[in-house]
Amino acid sequence: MNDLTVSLDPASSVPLYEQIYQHIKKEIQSGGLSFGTRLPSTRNLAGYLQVSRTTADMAYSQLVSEGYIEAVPCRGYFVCELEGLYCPGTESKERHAEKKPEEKKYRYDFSPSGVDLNSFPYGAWRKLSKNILMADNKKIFQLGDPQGEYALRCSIADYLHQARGVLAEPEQIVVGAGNDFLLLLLCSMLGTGQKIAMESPTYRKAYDLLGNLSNEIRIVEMDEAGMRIDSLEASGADIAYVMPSHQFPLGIVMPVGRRMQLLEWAAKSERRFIIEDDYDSEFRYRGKPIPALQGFDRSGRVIYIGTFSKSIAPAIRVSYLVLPDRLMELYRQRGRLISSTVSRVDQLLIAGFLDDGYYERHLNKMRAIYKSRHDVLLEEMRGFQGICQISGENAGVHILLTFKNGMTEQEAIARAAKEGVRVYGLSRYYIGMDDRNKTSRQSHTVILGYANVEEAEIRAAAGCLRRAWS
Amino acid sequence: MNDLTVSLDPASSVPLYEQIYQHIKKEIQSGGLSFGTRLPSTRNLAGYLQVSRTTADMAYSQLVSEGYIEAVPCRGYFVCELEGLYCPGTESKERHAEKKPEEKKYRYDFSPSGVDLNSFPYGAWRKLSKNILMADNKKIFQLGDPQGEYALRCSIADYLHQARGVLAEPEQIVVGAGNDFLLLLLCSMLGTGQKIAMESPTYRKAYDLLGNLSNEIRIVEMDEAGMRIDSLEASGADIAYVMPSHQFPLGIVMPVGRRMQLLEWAAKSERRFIIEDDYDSEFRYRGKPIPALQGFDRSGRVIYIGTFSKSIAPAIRVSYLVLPDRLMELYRQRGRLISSTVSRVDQLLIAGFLDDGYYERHLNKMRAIYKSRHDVLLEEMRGFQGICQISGENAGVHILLTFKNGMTEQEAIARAAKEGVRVYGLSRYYIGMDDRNKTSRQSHTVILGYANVEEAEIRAAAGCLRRAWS
DNA sequence: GGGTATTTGTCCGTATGTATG
DNA sequence: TCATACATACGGACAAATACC
Repeated sequence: MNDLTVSLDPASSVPLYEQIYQHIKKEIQSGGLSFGTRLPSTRNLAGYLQVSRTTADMAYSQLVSEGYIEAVPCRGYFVCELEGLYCPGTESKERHAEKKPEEKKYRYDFSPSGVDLNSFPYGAWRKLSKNILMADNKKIFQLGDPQGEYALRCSIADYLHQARGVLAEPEQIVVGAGNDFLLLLLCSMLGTGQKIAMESPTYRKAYDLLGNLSNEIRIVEMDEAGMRIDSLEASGADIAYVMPSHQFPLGIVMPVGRRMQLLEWAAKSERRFIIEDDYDSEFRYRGKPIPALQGFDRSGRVIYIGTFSKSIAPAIRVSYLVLPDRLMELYRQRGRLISSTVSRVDQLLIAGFLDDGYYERHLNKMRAIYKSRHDVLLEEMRGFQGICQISGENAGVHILLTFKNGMTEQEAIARAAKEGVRVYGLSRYYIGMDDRNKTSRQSHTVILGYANVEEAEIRAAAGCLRRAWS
Repeated sequence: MNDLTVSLDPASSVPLYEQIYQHIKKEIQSGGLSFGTRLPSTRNLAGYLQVSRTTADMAYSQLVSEGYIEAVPCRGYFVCELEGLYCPGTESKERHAEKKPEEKKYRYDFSPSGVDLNSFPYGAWRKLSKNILMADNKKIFQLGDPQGEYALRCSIADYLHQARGVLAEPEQIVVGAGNDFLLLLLCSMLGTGQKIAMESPTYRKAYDLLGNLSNEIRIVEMDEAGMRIDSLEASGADIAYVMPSHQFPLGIVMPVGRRMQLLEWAAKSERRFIIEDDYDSEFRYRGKPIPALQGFDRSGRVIYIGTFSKSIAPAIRVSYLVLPDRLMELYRQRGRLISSTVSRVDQLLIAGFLDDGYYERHLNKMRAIYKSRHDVLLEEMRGFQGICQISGENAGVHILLTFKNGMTEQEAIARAAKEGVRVYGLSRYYIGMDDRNKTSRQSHTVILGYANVEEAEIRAAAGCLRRAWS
């Protein structure tokens, strides 16, 4: 495809198809597109420009009718000869001062927090939003339930039951604006000074958050099955923060045996609870999905926390807690003091998104996309097997590379950066100051998140990384 | 060919390709089509179903994109493994029983937290919402600034400067999902165990919230000018929670002299801060609006908190803090850990609402409406001057009636209820257990909020109240 | 066993119906 | 009513795999 980097302005008064038409006409007149050149198909152009095919059609038809291009059925559109065409001088219009896009230092960015938004069902989202704003106006602008819209809680309960094996009544579910807020809410319910066990490395934000809220964080050792129970027991903690489905950042999936031990630990004291952060559970590529810890819990010790930020879009600030019965009284006393932090419109929107099957489709679609990228990345990384080891590749949207040739994390990052590829170090996720933790893994491992890197980009980036690291 | 005896309905509103897609998906989920099975070619299927090949194509590509089947060029479509796919049960989803809306026992409800939504500019809101969802899709679904969209903070800064005399740079403003959340955030920033001075009566929710967050609440005496400085000084508190523009529920407007004393108090120690809840400041009916306390603050001790919940609609969960410089460092360390709790769509929506002048128009409209109701209510209440005294009538959207004839709050409420009118007692807003506070005012005063009662209703309700209380 | 006809996924331009303002 | 834009549906052209003579 040629230089069809049209910058369309949907808000402009000049129609979309006109903008496209003008741009291509100029390209042809200036010689950027020469005789015989095949233009992108209407489908391609529409997909690339994020407009309807008809819009691309209209632009092309206008060019056809003016003799700039020719339509060959089943083959494509081709640029005509300009002979005899009246081409008014392309007055050298001064380009407006180009908005400086923040300089992209990196060609490829393997951010572990990336999310692909190209496949987001914008149309469905708009439609749902519109429908909600059209009907029931009065109601949705009145204050809603602090716990969240009942309809949404029902939808979440159904989803969690079917997809995650979580047993939850809508009455146990608390909807809130993001995991961060829900953790804050939880802490304000449980009171300060809790002794919370966390793994290292772990989800840094949760650590900073929980730690800042006057809790005592006890770092617990982990092995290949996740948090070690003996170390947990020894830590004296009452609350264990874990990610059994897919530990971040190591990607460990806690096996069933360890899960049972963890639940046994919790059942030993009235004060003990498990915070199950079901981060990234939606995406796994091997074997059957393991139901959430919460589904095995018989003694009401698991506080389940899930979010739509990763599975729908980061800006969707909707997360949910599933509280065990024994915490519901506490929630009613303290938690309900805080009015719902999610607008009713958004809540009903997501309820509709779930109920109408859009979420199912979107999840499966994203899983397919991420799996392709996952497979491509693993295939490309196979070339590195001599110098590094791959781990965390069974689930989630990132993998870990641990260098066996002594290359440090910083060096790997720096060398990749020189080739235009951004990778991330593992060490930033280690918590606590314990120097014994400075293992080789910590200082020789990088993270590659592939959620927002397309397959072709992955292949290209892999080439860069080969140059960088060999 | 398997059991693909689809019965297509060309007249249905659901598209042909969708019908085919749904049917095959169910067939795969139920096991009727198992892993590896080859599906009929698009031509065969199209011929069999008497539809175009493109239609069959579209059905198949959707199944491919969601990972149900795989396309092998020149060979056919094959069913994939279902592992990891989210397949909601095909069984008819048991709808959770909808919660019964509580029956309306009252003909007229003078709720102090009422808001009139009849004049809400639904059209403008929809239009803004649509425009935001149309343009810039990719951007607004990415994670935004934890502090809030810069555009919105600018809009708020402008508004606060012009309307409230608040001096704030956008950098000092923190946007969050409701006052409750912002108070929670503030507490988590300041740390637990703060000694906070509050008035009695006060905004109950703030008391419960601050009290539950392991703070020590010191109850401070008040006079007709609001919080008494000597009592505040004696309380030993470091933080004073006040509502200078319009104290809830008493409706006291703090005069300038007292404001200065309050600021002087705060300036005496590095640890002291004032939380200025500018609740209801938008609505006042007599005299010039007094600028916010924050505008007089020269020593950076005022934490200003405002909201759109009251002035736009209760379900609009958007509030904002204006932090003094000395707290910004603390915010950057701790507060920014929590991602924005308001969706970017909503933030940009409100920014547009402010920038395009809708907010100004809406405020003026509502002020006019509320003032009419206020005047009507006062006029009607003149008939009660023998038995009760009116107060708090200079601002806000409620007034207080204190009975001089010995009638207790409970009795007044009960007698009004018998006539179908709901009024509210003042005593619920008194905090602390101090029996000396059980003054006559406390136990003989009712609140009448008129925001959500139309003029005609006010007149009618006044008649009922006359019958009830005479 | 090698050439040819057929089948297949894929891509193409096109036409029509339908919301929206 | 008209312009714009999108969703749906149609049938032909092509290259590669496959089946058949």
